[in-house]
Amino acid sequence: MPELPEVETIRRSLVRLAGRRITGLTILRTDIVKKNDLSIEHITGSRIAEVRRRGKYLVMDLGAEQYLVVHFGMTGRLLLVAREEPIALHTHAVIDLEGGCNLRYQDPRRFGGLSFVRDIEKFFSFLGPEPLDPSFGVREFAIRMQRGTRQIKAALLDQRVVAGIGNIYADEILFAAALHPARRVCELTEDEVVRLHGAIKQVIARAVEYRGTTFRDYRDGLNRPGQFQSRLSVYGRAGEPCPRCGEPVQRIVLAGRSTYHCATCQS
DNA sequence: ACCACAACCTGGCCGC
DNA sequence: TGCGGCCAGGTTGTGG
Repeated sequence: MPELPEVETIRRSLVRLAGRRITGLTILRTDIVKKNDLSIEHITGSRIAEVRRRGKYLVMDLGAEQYLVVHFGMTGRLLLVAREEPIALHTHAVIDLEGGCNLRYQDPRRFGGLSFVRDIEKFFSFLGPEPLDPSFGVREFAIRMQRGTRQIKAALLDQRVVAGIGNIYADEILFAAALHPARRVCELTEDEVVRLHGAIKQVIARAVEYRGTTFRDYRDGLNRPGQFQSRLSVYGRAGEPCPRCGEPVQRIVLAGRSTYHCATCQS
């Protein structure tokens, strides 16, 4: 579910938790714990020093080289609620916070989960650069992205190339760059790579401004939907007119995923 | 080493 | 109303 803009919006909705102490942790379903380098006793009593994000991962710095990392899969939510709130269906973890609030992880499909991590550098070592980081340069992007012969769509979804792009924004980025998603990475011209790099930064930044896309399940930490769904150019718009040329938007399947594009504008 | 594809889950929607 | 089929913001393992 959440891609970079959604996770960034969740992060912003939860920065207020910095400084708050964790007074309890209940795991209701153990299979959502992906990695566990820490003990529950260690986490209980620790203080949230900072709420960060890396790619599609939310990171709570608990101090003393301890981190709680959340990945939302397709349907994960992390909601800040009053302790008295009834436990919703598919709630798999409850974090008690000082002051009477709960942070609750719910995830019907259970593709996401929590990791309790010591070595955060190592944990994220596989990830590509942050697209919104000023150091995200076109040269390094070209080297990572143009390795191999696969289609551009598949390369954009590869978190080792750039961190945080998923199915919605891959399609939006390719539309913005006027590139056909089935093009092979090794055949792109220098000019096209520059265009793609620019489109990544522009589309992701704009989606963050609009607080992400709520297509069906996504909510931020305070249960608020995003606003970017109304600004999508092609994703989910099969048959509707292309905003640039008016020809109907096509849906095809690429890299095993629904892929929306304009066959006239994107080549 | 690379790449395509199935598998992991549950729920919602559509057509019969 | 009920059931089958298809679809879904992601990642990982398998086999070619």
